Amino acid sequence: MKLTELKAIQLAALFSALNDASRVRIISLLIDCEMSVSALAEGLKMSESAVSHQLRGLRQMRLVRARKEGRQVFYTLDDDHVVKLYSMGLDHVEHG
Amino acid sequence: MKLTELKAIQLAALFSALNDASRVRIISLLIDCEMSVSALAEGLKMSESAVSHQLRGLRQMRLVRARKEGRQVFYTLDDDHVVKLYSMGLDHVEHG
DNA sequence: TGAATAATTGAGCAGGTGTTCATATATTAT
DNA sequence: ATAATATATGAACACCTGCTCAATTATTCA
Repeated sequence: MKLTELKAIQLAALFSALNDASRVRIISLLIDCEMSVSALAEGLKMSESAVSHQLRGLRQMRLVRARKEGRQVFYTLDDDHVVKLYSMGLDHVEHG
Repeated sequence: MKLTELKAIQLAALFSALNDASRVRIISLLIDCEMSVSALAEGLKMSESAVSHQLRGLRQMRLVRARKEGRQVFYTLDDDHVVKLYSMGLDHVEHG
């Protein structure tokens, strides 16, 4: 299966969305429900700044969508395709 | 879906296997057929050293298997699960 | 044996990534 | 207005990655 360099880069970028444990955990929490930055930070035991930085990246990749309500910002998954990748990957890790 | 830190790390590691354009292209070639290091290097227009370094990583992740024949080493995919991830990702990149 | 070929390996380096820390912005409450 | 809260942002830093280059190993051929 020959692959153009462009598609290889796009494919690599897609998988890069899930190649960090912090991002994987963020995605895993957002699968269940919408969450604010501070709720994510608490659930993941990460600083709000670190979470915010990661969310920024996920936002730029269009994997996550932000909804502002008062001074909180709630995040949800924007791309269900990534959830499928996540599930397939988890399945592989769990029953190998 | 709560995720332990260990599983998050394992999941991230799995996706890290495909988060680089060179590796994606290596996988894409190996989907079709077994290939030697030099054939891969030529097909990808990469140095044999660079290809070999990447293959080492893929080997350590058990995604690729080596078979020695004379002074050549032929590589094949060892893990069909990764092919599924690859295909699903490619599908996403190609049609929406 | 020595030369040539195929692949591997280690060092070194440039570029990228994820965190912390400090600061800035936006919104709400007093 | 000021203070407090929620998030975002930029700089700095440590760590990781993927490449090149040089050297090494293993195999074949003359």
